Amino acid sequence: MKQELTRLIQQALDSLVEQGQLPADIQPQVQIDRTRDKTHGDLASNIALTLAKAAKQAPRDLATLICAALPQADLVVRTEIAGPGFINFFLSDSNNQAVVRRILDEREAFGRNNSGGGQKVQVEFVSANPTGPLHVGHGRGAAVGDSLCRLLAATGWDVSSEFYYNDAGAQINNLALSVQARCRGLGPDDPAWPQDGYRGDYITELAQAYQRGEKIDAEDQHVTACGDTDDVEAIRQFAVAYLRREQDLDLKAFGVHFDVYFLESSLYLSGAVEATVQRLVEQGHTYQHEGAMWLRTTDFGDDKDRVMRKSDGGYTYFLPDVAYHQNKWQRGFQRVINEQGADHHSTVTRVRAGLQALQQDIPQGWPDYVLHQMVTVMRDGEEAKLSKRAGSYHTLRDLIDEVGRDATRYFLVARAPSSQLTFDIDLALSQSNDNPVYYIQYAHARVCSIMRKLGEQGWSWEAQDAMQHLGELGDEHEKALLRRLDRYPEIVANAAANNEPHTIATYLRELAGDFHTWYNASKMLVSEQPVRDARLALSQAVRQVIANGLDLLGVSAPEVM
RNA sequence: GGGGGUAUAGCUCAGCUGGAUAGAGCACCGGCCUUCUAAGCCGACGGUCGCAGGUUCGAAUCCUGCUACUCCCGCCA
Repeated sequence: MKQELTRLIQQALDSLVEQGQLPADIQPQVQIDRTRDKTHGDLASNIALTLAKAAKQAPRDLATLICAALPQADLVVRTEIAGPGFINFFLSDSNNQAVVRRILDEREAFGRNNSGGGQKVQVEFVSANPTGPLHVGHGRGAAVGDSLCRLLAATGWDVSSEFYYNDAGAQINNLALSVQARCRGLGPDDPAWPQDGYRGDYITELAQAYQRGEKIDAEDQHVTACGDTDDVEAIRQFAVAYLRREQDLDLKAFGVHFDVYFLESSLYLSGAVEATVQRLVEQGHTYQHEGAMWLRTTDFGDDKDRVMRKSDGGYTYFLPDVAYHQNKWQRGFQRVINEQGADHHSTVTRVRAGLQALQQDIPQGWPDYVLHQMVTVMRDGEEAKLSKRAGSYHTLRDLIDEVGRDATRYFLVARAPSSQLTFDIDLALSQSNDNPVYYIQYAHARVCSIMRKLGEQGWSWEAQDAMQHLGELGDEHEKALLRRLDRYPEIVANAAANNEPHTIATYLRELAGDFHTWYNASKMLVSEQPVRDARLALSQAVRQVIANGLDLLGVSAPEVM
């Protein structure tokens, strides 16, 4: 549509140049935008404004000239010059109604595109270490990351979701010691309790399971406890598997799936870390200082150099991070998106710098990062921080159990990741128009309800027949809905291109609003069949788009509420 | 001190990559269920887009400088 109009304007400009009404050396950038206000028509161009100076004419005069020179076209009913010199295009009703046919035709595919062209993309998210249950912050990562995967898949990318974790570092050792202490009947307040041990009640449950000799099957870990309290290594393996399984259950309850679980320890086992060190040394960006080996990350935009090998011979976490991302690159992911909490933002520059130092033609801005800000959980107007089980923070499971999967996912994905999020439990629980999740789902259920009612009335509806009567759609509410539906594919494309799943949530809220308004203003099940057919077609189109959009957010679209 | 993020209605937030009169929801006030689901609708109220400059036909949006809040700044991950 925009292309068509662009072509028309281009032709008009060409003919004006030919007639000498415009200088031959102008370089027009024809831009067509959707209008924000329907009184401005359907589409608008600012071409006269941008060209006014070069053409040495007042914008409105120039707009008049361009309009007069526009070739005839069926889809344009009329044009109008407005404001400082915009050209507004009013498209034909039949053109605007065509979106309904397209939606009912394409169904689940409506809004999808193939801009990814089957290229590989990896989305890494959550990546929680197995030291405890997932908390609300991980939940935000899961909601945003999973929705991103769905968006990318919907736009033609070959998506792989990945969960990276450390199963062998100091934190894990700490975890094993905490479990061992519990096995020995110690509590966090005992003098013999490990320094910085994990204090949550789940450690006790873990210790009991270990002593019972429980068998654990996590997505990527399978361990049977030997029950030996002295065997710290056995405890470590068991604890990792146990907590991974816990997290799996959290993720499953949340409807989030991962294709790959990647262990930090595997980078050591495979020699990847050592190889990365070698490469960095060979490329000459390292130096020794005070017994440690440093990488000159300041050569690549960091504000200070970083230690990569400690004076005790061990590596800092920075190095496996670089090795890990080098591994991603070697796996052929030219696009990688890392979804993380913003408290890790300092690793962004560091990892990119490390990758540049490898000098392996990895693009400078690679990989992409989506960083989400903190989540605060509110209840009764107060911050709800404590979870007894986890010992400190609010767990994702608590939230899902309390407000349900759909509401949890919606609220965690509905805001721009860059803005801090206040999760209002009371709002998420409310079964009223306060609650946007139900507001959107209700619109979907309403359409389903109408269709059920149709049968009860002894009527039927066939898409094919209904398509003949789309001309019946024409009141203001219906036009607003048609406009809104028409935008959906663009919304999806932009959300995927910019890593912004929250825009889908915003859109659905607006679409549902348009629908509810229309529903209250007009009756769908009227006796006059052509009108009824047309309205049901529009309703079905709305239902389809809501279902498609909710799916991108991982939220269900119930038929009955 | 250095860096990231944020600042829009009383509250929670959008704002389609620079467009026309800045939008929703909540809260508050007033209306709408003998008719397809009232988890809904309609109306009213509510703004110096943090402050000051700059860029241009045009700025909430881009640039610079301030201010406030927040996160990070370890040979921890």
